[in-house]
Amino acid sequence: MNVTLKATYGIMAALDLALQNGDAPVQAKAIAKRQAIPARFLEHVLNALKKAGLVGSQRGAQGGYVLSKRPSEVSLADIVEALDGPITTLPKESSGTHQNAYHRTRGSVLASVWERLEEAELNVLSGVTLEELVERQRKLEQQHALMYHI
Amino acid sequence: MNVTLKATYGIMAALDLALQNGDAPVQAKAIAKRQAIPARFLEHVLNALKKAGLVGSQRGAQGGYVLSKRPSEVSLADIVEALDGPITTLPKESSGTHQNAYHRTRGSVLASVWERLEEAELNVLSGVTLEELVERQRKLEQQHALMYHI
DNA sequence: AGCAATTCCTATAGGAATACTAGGAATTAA
DNA sequence: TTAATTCCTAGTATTCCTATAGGAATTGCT
Repeated sequence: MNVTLKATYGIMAALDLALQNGDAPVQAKAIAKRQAIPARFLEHVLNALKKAGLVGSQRGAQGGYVLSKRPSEVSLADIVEALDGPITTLPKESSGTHQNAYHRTRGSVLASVWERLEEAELNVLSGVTLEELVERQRKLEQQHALMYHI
Repeated sequence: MNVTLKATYGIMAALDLALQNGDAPVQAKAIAKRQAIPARFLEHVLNALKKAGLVGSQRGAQGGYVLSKRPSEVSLADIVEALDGPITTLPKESSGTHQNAYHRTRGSVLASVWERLEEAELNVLSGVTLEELVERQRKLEQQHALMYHI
């Protein structure tokens, strides 16, 4: 399972929301500008995050998005799965001629290797929460501020 | 980094070579038949494995391929890297409008996450050798034989 | 010498996934 | 009522993946 750019946008957007630690909703356009994400594309990303229950939304003027959980309760695995599909389960069978590595090797000696791969990936991704990213980001910004101060 | 079907073919082909534990070269067509891999596609795969130095080849009649290392010295990471490209290094920059997750997040708080992801994946893949797959495969075949015997 | 088998090289095609854009409908605060 | 905003549906361009094709180069065998 690859982490797509789309999922990365999702992480960046969620991180942005967490950084605004907000009561007031944040507009997609504002996130797009701050994070340098194509605005129209980000709408889809945020919509998917909403459908996954990770963010809430408010329509209309002064609307926007808010995190629907605390940053400590949202892992990168949650976001990636919401946007790229499940990491753990085997991909659905392809009906056409195309097959994927998992389908081809079901029940063979390779199956357990794929399982371990998925598990390892999931381990990393579920071990990082938005809260941790927020902390690291804040530290980074402090360092920047210091550098410019000196 | 995804493990493609191509790389899976490569693993299966290498495993096939290891199982023939051979002095005599094995023809691509024979491997293709045994492993149910499109023959013409397998040629490319084997050629790539050769260029990576994992297999040797003999042209002409009675030609074919042989493993150029002992099965214990070939890890799945070697094969996957030969066919899908490097796992550890960052993907090359895209010249067009498209960017990938790695390029986008270089130097950000996410960079270390991608690094850990790659490391985890590499850990699994480099921890499995062809020799181990051979052993497991042989055990599997023994069990099958037993089942049919009873 | 000639034949058949085989790898090797280059080109290409089709389909799926990915990244992105567009238009407008629905909603809502001011 | 209006302006801003999310939401829904479509469509497009590009790249990647899988696979196929034709033929050149090589080599054992008779």
